[in-house]
Amino acid sequence: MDRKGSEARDKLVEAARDLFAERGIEVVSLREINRAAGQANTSALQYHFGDREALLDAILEPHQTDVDARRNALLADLAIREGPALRDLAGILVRPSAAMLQVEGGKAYLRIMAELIRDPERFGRDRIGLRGSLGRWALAAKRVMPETVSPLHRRFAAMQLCFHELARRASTRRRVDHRLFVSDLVDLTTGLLAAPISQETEQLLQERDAKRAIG
Amino acid sequence: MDRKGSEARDKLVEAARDLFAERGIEVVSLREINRAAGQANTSALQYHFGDREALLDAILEPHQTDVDARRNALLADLAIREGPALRDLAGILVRPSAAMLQVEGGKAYLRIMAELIRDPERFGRDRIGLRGSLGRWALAAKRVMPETVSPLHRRFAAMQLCFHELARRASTRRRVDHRLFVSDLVDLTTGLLAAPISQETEQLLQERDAKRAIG
DNA sequence: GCCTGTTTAATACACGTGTCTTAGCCTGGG
DNA sequence: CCCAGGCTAAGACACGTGTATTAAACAGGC
Repeated sequence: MDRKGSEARDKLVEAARDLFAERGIEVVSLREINRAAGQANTSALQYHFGDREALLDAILEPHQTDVDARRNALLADLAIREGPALRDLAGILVRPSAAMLQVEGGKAYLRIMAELIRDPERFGRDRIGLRGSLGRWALAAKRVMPETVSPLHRRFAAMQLCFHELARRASTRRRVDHRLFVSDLVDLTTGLLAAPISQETEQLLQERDAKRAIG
Repeated sequence: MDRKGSEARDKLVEAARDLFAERGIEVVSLREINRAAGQANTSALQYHFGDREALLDAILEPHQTDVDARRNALLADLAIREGPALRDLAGILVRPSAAMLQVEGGKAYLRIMAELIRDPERFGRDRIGLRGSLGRWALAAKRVMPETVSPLHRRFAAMQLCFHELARRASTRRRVDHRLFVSDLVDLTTGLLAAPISQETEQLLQERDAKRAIG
C-alpha cells in the first residue's frame, strides 16, 4: 500500500511537489494537483494519500533521507578530526542540501523546505528533520562555536539563511554550475556564525546580567 | 474618500493587519476580516477598499512612511560622516524597522513585511519600499562594502535576515526591552555583510573569470 | 473462466469564497 | 424639516473547495 505504487501515484507527488514549490503548500488545492497530474478524477489523491499532510510527507521523504545521509556522513568525518573550523561546520550545514540543486525534483524540494523551516510550528517541526541530521549539526555547532549572546539564535539564523538562499537559487532560471554559489553561501553562513559581539552588545549583556543578579 | 474614514474602516485595517500577520496575506478571506472587525456585513471591505491589495496598502502605508523617515534621517547623518563602519550600515538597515517593535500594530506590520520581502515578485516589489529608503540604503552599502563576489547578493541576504528575524521577534510573546536583541541582530547583519571570501571561493572566482575570458 | 482486491472514474453534497445588487440607516447642510 | 450622501446591512449568484459514495476497469491467483 505504501512504496512505489501505481505510476499515477508518482505523477501525483510530482505534480504536487512542483505546485507546492511554486505557489505554496497551503494555497494549492487538491483538485488542482489532480488536474495537473492528469488523473482527471477528484479522489485519486484522496485514495493514495488521504490528506494534504500525508502527500507532503510522500513528497519530502526521499529527498530528506538523501540529505540526511549526506550530512550524517560529513558529521561522522567531523567527529574524527579535531579542532574543526567554523567554515567546516557551515559547509556541513549547506552542502548536503545544496546537492539537491542537481537532483531531479530537488529544486522544488528545496523551495518547499524553505517554506517549512520558515515557521516550523505550522506543519510540525518533525517534518523539517530537526530531529535528524539538522539536529545533530546543531549539536556539533554548539560544541565548536565561540560563546555568544544566544548561540541558538545564531544557529537558527544560519539555517534560515541557508535554506532561504538555496530556495532562491532553486527558483531562478536553470544554472549548471553551482559551485561558486555554494562556496559563497558557505562563506556567508560562516560570517553569520562567527559574527563578533560588538561593544554595544557586550555592554547591554552586562546590564542585563546585572539586573538579573539584583532581581 | 481616502484618509481617516469612519472608524469601521479603521477596525477593518486593524483586523486585517493582525490576521495577515498571523496567518499569511493570501490565506485569510475577506469575509473573515469583516467578521473579525465586527462589521458583520460582507461588503464593507469591498466598499472601503475594493480589493485585498488596496487593503494591504492601507495597512502598510503609515508604518512604511514612519520607517522610511527614520532610515532616511540616519542616511542623511551618514552622508556627513566619512569612512563609516560596516556596523553603522547594518544599524541603518536594522534599527528603523526594529523601532516598529514598540509601535501600536508595528509587530503585525513587521510580520507582513517579512512575508512581502520573501518573494518581492508576488505582490509587486514597490510595496516593500525598495524604491524608498531601502533602496537608498542599498546604494550607500554598495559604496562602503568591500568588493565581494556578489555584493548585491550579500545586501539582499542582509535584508532577508533583518526582516525575518524581526518578524520572529514580533511573533513571540510580549517583550519590553528590545535593545539587546536589536544590538545582537546588528552584529549578525554586520557579520553577514563583512563575511570574508574564502580561498575556495577565491579560486572558483578565478576559474570562472578565466573561462569567461576564453568564451 | 471467474472472482478478489487494487486502482481509477464519475458524481453528489455541504460549505466557504469573492463579487454584485438592493435596500436601509444615520448624520450634516440647506 | 428633509433629504442627499456616506456608510452599513442583507442577501443572491456563480464558483471552487474538501470529502464521501458508488460504480467501473483492471489486474493476478486458483
